Amino acid sequence: MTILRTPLADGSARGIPDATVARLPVYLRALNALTEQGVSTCSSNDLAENAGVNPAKLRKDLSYLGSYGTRGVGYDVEYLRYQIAREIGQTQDWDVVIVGVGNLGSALSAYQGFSTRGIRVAALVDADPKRVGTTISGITVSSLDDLPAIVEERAISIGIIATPGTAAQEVADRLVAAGVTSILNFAPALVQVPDGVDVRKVDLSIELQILAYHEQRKAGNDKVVGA
Amino acid sequence: MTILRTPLADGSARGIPDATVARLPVYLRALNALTEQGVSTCSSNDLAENAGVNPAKLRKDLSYLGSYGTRGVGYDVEYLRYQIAREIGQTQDWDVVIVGVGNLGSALSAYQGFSTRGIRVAALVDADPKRVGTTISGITVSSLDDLPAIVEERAISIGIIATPGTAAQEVADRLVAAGVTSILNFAPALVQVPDGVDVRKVDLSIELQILAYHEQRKAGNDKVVGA
DNA sequence: CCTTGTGAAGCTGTTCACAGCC
DNA sequence: GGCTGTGAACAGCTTCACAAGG
Repeated sequence: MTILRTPLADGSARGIPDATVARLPVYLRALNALTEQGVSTCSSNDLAENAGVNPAKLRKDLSYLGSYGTRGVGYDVEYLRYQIAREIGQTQDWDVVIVGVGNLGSALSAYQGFSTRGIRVAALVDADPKRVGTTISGITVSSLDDLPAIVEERAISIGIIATPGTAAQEVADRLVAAGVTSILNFAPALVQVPDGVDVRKVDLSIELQILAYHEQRKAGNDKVVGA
Repeated sequence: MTILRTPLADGSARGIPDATVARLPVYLRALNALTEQGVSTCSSNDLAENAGVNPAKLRKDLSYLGSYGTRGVGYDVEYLRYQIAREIGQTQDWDVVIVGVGNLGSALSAYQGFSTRGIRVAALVDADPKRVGTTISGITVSSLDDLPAIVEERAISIGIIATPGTAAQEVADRLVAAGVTSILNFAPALVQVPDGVDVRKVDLSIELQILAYHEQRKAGNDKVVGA
């Protein structure tokens, strides 16, 4: 649950706020879009608009990385893209393992958006013997028991939990035991992990429940947004 | 992108912070778990532990809804569950429409976690004529052109975008035109909507990119967590 | 005694507004 | 003149610590 901001005990003062880290991939995408449009230089206004954020926030975010812009001119799209990519580790590909190849796990294994963002689904794993050995998105499903071997062999540090909630904790334990140090949890359950392991949670139901809350409020009040 | 906090121009002072709203479904799930364990009363400590939050935060969150606990005793699980459910509109079911029945849309349509949380996938829609008419998870896929009719007939106010990024804005426009006022966007693209429409975004790649950033930092520093 | 409910303090993140530089 | 980079003000969220009350 707690994403630790590594304090960097040594001198190299580099504590990028979590909120900023979460937006850097968005900026990267916006820069890629600009490149495709043939734009080679952009202002913080241009980029902010493409990314859907306030220009001041964008500039502040970028200031945590360094001074990569030119006053009076703006940012060089390609140069900035490279700097952000380097900062968030996108100059290399990251191999991930997906645990659970039900509907969601299968969909994730086929997700096109990963490959263009430096994420490579390197292995699929399932506890169900009936699924082990089948091929999904061109990858043969392995047994959960083979997790340690797979993680070590492919140097995987990121695991995705796409199992039912009841299996989530056990899967998390096994991932950690196998050497995984970052987990993306899609299961609707809380997972406990030791210090040094990051967990992020994506809860599909909760997102909809939040929208439902706002819908209910809209229905309750006549006017929604005061002009 | 901006989730508006409805200001409630009238007297009924009820401005629940966004951060709290996002946690209420988590508390609901924790309460359900406690009920299944046969627990009928719990302290803020018990519940907070089950929900993975700090007890003080839990109490403050609940205080926005009212005073539903008993000092010296704790909370009645069933009573609190009902109060939260009522607050976030979980006493009724919400019909949603999913646009795009590729891998992700199909997986979502089959997702078990929705039904138990008051979300009902009422309709599936796709722009591809080859998919229209097929049946997925027991629902016949309709044409994108039928969206207005479907939304009106089933009184749908929440739509899910599960298309490629390139189609997202057009789909959002059509959803809004059809009368949808809340959108959950899984496409890796920014969508613009008029005031009064809520959009939440779930970006699968970005979650992994954030984890990759932290992984990179761990690899860079020897010690991760200073004891 | 116990646990809730809550002012107050502290922290993180956002926005403003302008100095600095091209 | 224009745009970046940033201190400072602001807003929102979290945590503390304790009064209130069963």
